[in-house]
Amino acid sequence: MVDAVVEAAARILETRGLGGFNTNAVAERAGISVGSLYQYFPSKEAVVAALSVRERALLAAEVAAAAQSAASLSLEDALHRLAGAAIRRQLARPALARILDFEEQRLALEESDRATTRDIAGHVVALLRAHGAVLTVADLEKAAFDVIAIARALIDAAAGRGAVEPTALEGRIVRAALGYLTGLSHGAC
Amino acid sequence: MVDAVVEAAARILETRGLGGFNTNAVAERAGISVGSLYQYFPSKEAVVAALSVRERALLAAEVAAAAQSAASLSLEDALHRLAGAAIRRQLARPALARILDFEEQRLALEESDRATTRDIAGHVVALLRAHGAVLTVADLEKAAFDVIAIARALIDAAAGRGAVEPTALEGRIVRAALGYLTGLSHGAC
DNA sequence: CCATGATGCGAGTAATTACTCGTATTGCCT
DNA sequence: AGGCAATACGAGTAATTACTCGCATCATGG
Repeated sequence: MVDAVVEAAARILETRGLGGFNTNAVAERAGISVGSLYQYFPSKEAVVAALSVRERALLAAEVAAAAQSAASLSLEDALHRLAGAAIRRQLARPALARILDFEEQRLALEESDRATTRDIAGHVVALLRAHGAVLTVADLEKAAFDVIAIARALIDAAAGRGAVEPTALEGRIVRAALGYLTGLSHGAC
Repeated sequence: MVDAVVEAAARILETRGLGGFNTNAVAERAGISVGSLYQYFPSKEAVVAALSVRERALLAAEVAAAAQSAASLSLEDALHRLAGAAIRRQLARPALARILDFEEQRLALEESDRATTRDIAGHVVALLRAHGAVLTVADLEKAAFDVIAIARALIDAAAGRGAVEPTALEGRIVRAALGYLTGLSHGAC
């Protein structure tokens, strides 16, 4: 029931956007009444928050698996795995990902959600620490968040252009991330 | 009068966000009546669109100046100029920039606005063409949009973290952009 | 000082919508 | 079957808000 509402919310956000998102529409889409919806969620915001948690958890799982499989790889190969995970997730429902990225900042995030965010960043930080020798950045946490932001931006841009070739997109993300992480501020190669 | 409304809209968006943005609040903030507002703008959306045009034109001007001054520089130095321009603009009103980035996609953009967007990208494309020899990317237009997306993402991320050191941020953007533009897909340096 | 057109005003209207609550239905235990 | 608690229902309510329109005010020319 909760799941049905959350999925209905996702569909409404995808098709009608933030402006067309309302609880009546969500309840109808979920095949239940508004009254029932409010038995499971205290407010409209809570529905969006639950959806945010769900999507973030899916990303965290995919990233965790990628990090696991990338433990003994080079930095570049490891970044490829992570980029692939992010692409699979964000490209599965690009419109939804974009809206949630925008809203998440404003939502009163529960601790559980914030912990998931830390989880995702934590995997990236661990990977960076493992390859610390080749990095030209000092603050690994900041670098992790920035790399995630770069990946999101490039996936968004690709999705906005239409048809996406995931392998090429993966390469673009890795190149940008490697430049960020290992590039020299001033000087040739 | 038009300018007062547009600036009031900017302030409301910054302080109350998309959800708290309504024409009554904008009119009050602008020091005029709702009726007067609707003499100058046909709809609420038109106010946001006008604001979007204004902000985009400011960015275009700054980018044009930067591109001008970077005409004879190396790719890296030219990217520094462009990044600096983007940072000055987007960091001046980060919350506003973020909201407009999100809304612009959805807005029925007038031709004038779309032309400005093409202008900005055009400057980047021209710069890339001038340094085509060192690039490892083929599609310059796509690359330009992607580099812009990277810059936006890193500026947003920095703004979200709080206090920003513009010079360091500029360096991060340039490193990521250079990696994207000149990095090799597989292989060391 | 008046006439007239343009500009400004803001209470009002109709539509939307988050959320409630009294009633109906269901499922379970004896 | 009967009683009862839990769940589901959806019409209704109060608040918000995009936009209108009849009136007031102002500016200009004679």
